[in-house]
Amino acid sequence: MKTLKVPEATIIRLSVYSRYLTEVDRKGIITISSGEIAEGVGVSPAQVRKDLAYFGEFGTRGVGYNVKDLRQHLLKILGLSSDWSVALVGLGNIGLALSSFKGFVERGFIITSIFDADPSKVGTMVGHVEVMPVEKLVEVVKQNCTQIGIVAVPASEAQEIVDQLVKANVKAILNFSLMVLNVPPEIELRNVDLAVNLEVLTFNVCAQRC
Amino acid sequence: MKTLKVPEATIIRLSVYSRYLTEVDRKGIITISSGEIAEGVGVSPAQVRKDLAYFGEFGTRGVGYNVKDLRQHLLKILGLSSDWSVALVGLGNIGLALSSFKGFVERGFIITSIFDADPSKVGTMVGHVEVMPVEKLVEVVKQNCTQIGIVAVPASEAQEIVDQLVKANVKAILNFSLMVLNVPPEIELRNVDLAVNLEVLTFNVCAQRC
DNA sequence: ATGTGATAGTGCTATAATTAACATATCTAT
DNA sequence: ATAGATATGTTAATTATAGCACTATCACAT
Repeated sequence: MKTLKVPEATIIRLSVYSRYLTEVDRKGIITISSGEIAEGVGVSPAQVRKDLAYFGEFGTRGVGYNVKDLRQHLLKILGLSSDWSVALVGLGNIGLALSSFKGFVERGFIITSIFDADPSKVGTMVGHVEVMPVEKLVEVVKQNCTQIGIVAVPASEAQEIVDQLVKANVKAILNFSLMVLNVPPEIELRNVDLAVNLEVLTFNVCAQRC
Repeated sequence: MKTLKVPEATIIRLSVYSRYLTEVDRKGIITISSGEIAEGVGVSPAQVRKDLAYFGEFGTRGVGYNVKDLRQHLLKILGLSSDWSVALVGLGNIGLALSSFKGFVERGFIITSIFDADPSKVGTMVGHVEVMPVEKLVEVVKQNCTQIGIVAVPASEAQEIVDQLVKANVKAILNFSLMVLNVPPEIELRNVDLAVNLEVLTFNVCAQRC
């Protein structure tokens, strides 16, 4: 790959741009400028152009960007040109919410298997997917060639589950448990920490006053 | 406050440190070094010390940090020395998951009111809280002196809800909707974008191969 | 054709954040 | 007491990120 290193912040913004463009495209708008994108998503125009520049030239000077084109390019860059098979582990509150989260399907993330340790949940249907026991995780995930695992189990079980996912050859893991996890370096891992988000807020609220 | 500007990344890490210390404290460990904290949460020891240095001197040279002490300090810094009243708006999948999320209560975030537009949900109980119609939002949130609002409604309604929350004098808003929201500058706003997290993963997975 | 306005692309500058290195302080053992 | 080991706090250096200003290019009107 020619792009030596792209900041993660850029990737996050590209994702936001692409979703914004989906919205703009739906309105039938053909062309858009970096300034308009910037306005729409709350960043600076220079930032938009800089982010895009990591990956090539997508616009025409004096004009702007073709909405459909740029959107397609961004989706391609983000690896969203085809669907992804996702395995969801843990059907507690968070897991259940994620299982029916529209935002995933819209972007091509298809939950193809769901696992839970609780025998009373095993066998029930969530959408079109039957909940399976965690013992079957490695087998099923391998069989489906699932590349992404979502971990939404209690902290105490998280590492165990992650090890299983790695054994099942997933490439990436999204972790909702409040646990620091160890994975081989070639596996992509991201942690989503809901409480931390609130705590950044409380810190800032306090900082304003103090 | 003497600390001119603290990076947000530092705040996030402080939050992680503090939770790790809670865990360590539970094991009865009295003293801990920056290296051990670093090891435990996956950052560098220098980073830990630098982060703490923004707020003062909490350790003793040659020894390390007192676990209980440091934990208390961090909680204080993060504004968690007392509970926060939180209003949850939107009781869809995400809202429901958040309503029973243990991670919030553990850190002192108490959901004191829940609102939804769906009449069939209004009046039902979620834990000890009765779901109320959004029309009552401003009144109830004001009355409770609630300072934090969590928005988990569809994108189309998000701005409307945020405006209501602002009118009800909340200080901070955590937004789960996929919408760019406008708030007055004095209101703290954070967006949690679940799909983006997956997309950072897919980008990285693709980047490895390409 | 040609000039004018608009906007993408890009190199440079400034700012921020992380890493590394070092000096300082504490405890322990002799 | 004092030396040595250890780990903090802090300063310096490196790296990364964002912002700005300039240049090149295109479309359109004259």
